[in-house]
Amino acid sequence: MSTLSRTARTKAARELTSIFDSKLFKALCEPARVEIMRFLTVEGRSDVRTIAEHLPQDASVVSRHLAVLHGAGILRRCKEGRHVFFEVDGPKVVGRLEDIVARFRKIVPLCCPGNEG
Amino acid sequence: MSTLSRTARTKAARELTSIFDSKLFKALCEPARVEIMRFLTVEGRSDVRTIAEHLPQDASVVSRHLAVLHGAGILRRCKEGRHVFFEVDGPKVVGRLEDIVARFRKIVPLCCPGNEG
DNA sequence: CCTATATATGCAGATTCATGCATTCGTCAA
DNA sequence: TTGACGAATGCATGAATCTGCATATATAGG
Repeated sequence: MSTLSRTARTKAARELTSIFDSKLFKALCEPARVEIMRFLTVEGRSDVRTIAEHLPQDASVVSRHLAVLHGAGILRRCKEGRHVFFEVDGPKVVGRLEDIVARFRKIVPLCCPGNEG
Repeated sequence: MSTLSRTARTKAARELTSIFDSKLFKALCEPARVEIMRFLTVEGRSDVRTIAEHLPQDASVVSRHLAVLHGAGILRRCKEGRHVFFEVDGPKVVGRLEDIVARFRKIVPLCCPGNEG
């Protein structure tokens, strides 16, 4: 391991931290939130109350989870009168995931030499 | 929303749950574990003690985190005598992430029609 | 204005899980 | 076999957060 490649690896490691310390992953690793995404996938655009009626959690809890998912850029939010509608922002999530894969792929040759194939 | 496309969405939703309820995401959303990955990226293949010496946590804690990362298929594990060495299984992680993106991409047209562009 | 409904927020209890210490297990060297 | 070292596990503590209830905020309708 030369000094030069070590510098490259250190840079790659910072990149890795920024990839995985994102709000995206934190939002997706909670089962209750994935359940909300599942519901929105089946039923499409829905308001808070409708979502909560089909899940075991209280509406206030669902409201918080929706805020987390929206804050992570996973859901679109649209307020109409008293109702707030949410829907999965599929293209955005795909884009974020593609970016993560692309960045991580660049790190592989550095983090695990002789482990590429 | 026809009955037919609803069936497709329900199937897609199950797929979505299996994608995001994986051990992979749970393993990656803990900062201490990402730190371990960062260390392994910089230093390469290392044993438990060496990793723990460079992190704030106790060796026992690091050992547990390594077990979680290994259980999630992120790290390779290799026992040599009294030492247990770990390294990032980069290609495997890339493959898993690519699979996630590919499967999620198929769901997008179903979960958010009119939201593709 | 007042009331009802939809959502968000303050708060406290419950749960999950990371953490450290002590101990145990496994392996190497005398 | 004994002693030493590396790693893993049992256990208790603490921090983070999920959860539900009560309340507050916002908006529509009378």
